[in-house]
Amino acid sequence: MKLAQRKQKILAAVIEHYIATGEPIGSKSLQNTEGLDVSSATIRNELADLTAKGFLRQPHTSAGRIPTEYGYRYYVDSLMKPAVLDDRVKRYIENRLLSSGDAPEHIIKTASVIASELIGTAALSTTPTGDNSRVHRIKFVQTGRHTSMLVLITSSGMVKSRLFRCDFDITPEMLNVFDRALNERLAGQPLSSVNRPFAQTFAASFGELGLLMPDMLNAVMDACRESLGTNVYTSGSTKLLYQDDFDLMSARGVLEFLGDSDSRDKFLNNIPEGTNIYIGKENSHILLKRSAVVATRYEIENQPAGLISVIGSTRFDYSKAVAILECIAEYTGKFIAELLSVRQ
Amino acid sequence: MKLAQRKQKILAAVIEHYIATGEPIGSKSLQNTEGLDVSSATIRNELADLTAKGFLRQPHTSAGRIPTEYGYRYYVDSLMKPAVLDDRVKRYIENRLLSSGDAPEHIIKTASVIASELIGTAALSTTPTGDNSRVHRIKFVQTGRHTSMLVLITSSGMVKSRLFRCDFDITPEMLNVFDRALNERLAGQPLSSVNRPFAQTFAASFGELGLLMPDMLNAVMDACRESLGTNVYTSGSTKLLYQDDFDLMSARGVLEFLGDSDSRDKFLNNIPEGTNIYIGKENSHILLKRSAVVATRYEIENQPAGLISVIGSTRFDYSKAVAILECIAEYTGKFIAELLSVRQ
DNA sequence: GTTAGCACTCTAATATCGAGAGTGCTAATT
DNA sequence: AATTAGCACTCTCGATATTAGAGTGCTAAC
Repeated sequence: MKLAQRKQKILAAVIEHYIATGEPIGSKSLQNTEGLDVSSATIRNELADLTAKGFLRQPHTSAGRIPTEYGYRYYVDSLMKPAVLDDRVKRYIENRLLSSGDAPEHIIKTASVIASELIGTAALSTTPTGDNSRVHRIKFVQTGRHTSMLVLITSSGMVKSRLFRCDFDITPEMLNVFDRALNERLAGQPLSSVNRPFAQTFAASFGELGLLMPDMLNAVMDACRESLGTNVYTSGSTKLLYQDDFDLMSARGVLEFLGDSDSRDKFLNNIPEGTNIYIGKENSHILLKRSAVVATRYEIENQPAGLISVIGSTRFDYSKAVAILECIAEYTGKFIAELLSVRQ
Repeated sequence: MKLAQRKQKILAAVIEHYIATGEPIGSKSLQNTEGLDVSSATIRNELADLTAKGFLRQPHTSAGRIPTEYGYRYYVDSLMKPAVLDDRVKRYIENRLLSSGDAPEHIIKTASVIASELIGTAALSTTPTGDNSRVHRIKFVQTGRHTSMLVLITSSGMVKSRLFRCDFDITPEMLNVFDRALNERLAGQPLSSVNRPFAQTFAASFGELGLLMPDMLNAVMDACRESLGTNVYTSGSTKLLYQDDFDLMSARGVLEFLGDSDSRDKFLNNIPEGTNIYIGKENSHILLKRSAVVATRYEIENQPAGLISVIGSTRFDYSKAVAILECIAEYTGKFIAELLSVRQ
């Protein structure tokens, strides 16, 4: 729906006032809006119309207006001016991410910490998906008579290690055999192909020797599965309890959502590339129906990878959140790419 | 202070009623207490006395009595009968811990999950302290041109891995030199001795070659430091928000405490062996002044190791919590000991 | 030391009231 | 046709009053 200029201006003013203060606003206060030189009666008419169209609502008959979720949606799509980030903020983000260490995981964890700090609500970040990754190399390190560590190096340069234990004494020769056979068979294969059927046929092809392999193969499968899946980092979730426009039930809902890794990961996996905003009922998950999510996918060498995301009540400074998330996402993707490229 | 039999009985009845219902109780309802055959007036006198002595208090003049923290303390020390755990609960705990995987970390994580489930509040568990651990063996695995993984095996059988990156090309010969030199120098040394002074003298003793070592030595120090420090797992912290006798402020306080790893770890490290109960102001940390902590240290081969702990409001089923925690601690210690012994 | 009786206190729930904010509608104006 | 002034109306919020009920502390008798 296209709105007349003046209606847009009034709608934006109401929403921005509400985002800033959390209070409804009425026709009289709106007269102070820059560039709006009409009487309060005229504004009242416009407000009534915007309310009838579903953009605004009144908490009760004689309060001012506040946005509906539909109103927020229109604002986010058509009215909102992208916030311009202060240079100091940009440098702050850059520095924090740069000084967070040598592992991609650390950068990504830091990303969620600063998103939470700067936007003032709960934040999430995820490691890149390993969908396209392949096995590069698998190595073994013996760590005890019955235990050994497996090191998986993927084509994208990620490294995962995994302990496993056998009931028999492990010998260097045995590990050598495992090493040669596994790498011959798996090098260059997609991580997703390292599954149970593979393990069974692989072990079977070794006859008697294959009987010694299950523990080792389980470790390989685990490592591949974990490299495929994304890790999720959460920060500042207690901040939700301090948002006064968030009733306790909604805050609980979000906290529960964050704690339930299954539905959380499912939700996150369905978020497409770029910057996405989900307001209230637009969220597919029931525990988020009263919240808003802003999520940006960062890219590694132009490939959509993991997410940086914040979550809070629908009363949200969307413009600021988008600007900060996009800045964090940009640096995160860039720094991880640099890290991985030197690893090759 | 020693209390007369009847006073003890009344005190216990008040506390147990309050723990069970969260409601104050008055002289009349107390007449129904098993084995207490006196009039309500007599009970009133006793209550007045217990209140004067500081064991009980009234939320307001005309409400019944509820325990003070001092009352809880007396109850916990002298009145509380240890709860007897149902066999099915014991088996449940055993099974959950047994089926949680091959790594000590997984057992310990599961321990906090079931503590939280069974006791219905937030739970914490920590991995064993590595205070007495020594370096057993250090190994290297090359993972890229510029990166390598270091694997640290401690005397207690714990394994930690760590990635590091150098600015120069890593060669197998170089790793061999590192490997031999490090193990020669560090095998059998306490983890705590692997610190910066050590790294400096070590690198210096290699002259020119030592200039290539800093990245590698940092990784070694990191791995040792991490093995020394304990990991902390938290479960069910959102349960705090559902405890109706916990005002929002206190719940927030505890959540904040749990999120601040520095003060949390400091607090946990100071908890001695055995089972400990801290009620309200007895807690050294200000954010816990309105909460209660029950913590049991599990033992590995008769050595005090990590903690299993629950945290909630001072209205707490202490008896049940102690029984469950001690059961979990027993199995946790036992299973980890088994795991480590076969690793040698 | 124990008990019955009773006046007293305090809370929590409910009702009543007035001020204030903001509205929608009507009629007049541009 | 759009805008505006004016006004009666509605609803919330906070303050105040009222009442029922629970539980007490105290006194005097047992």
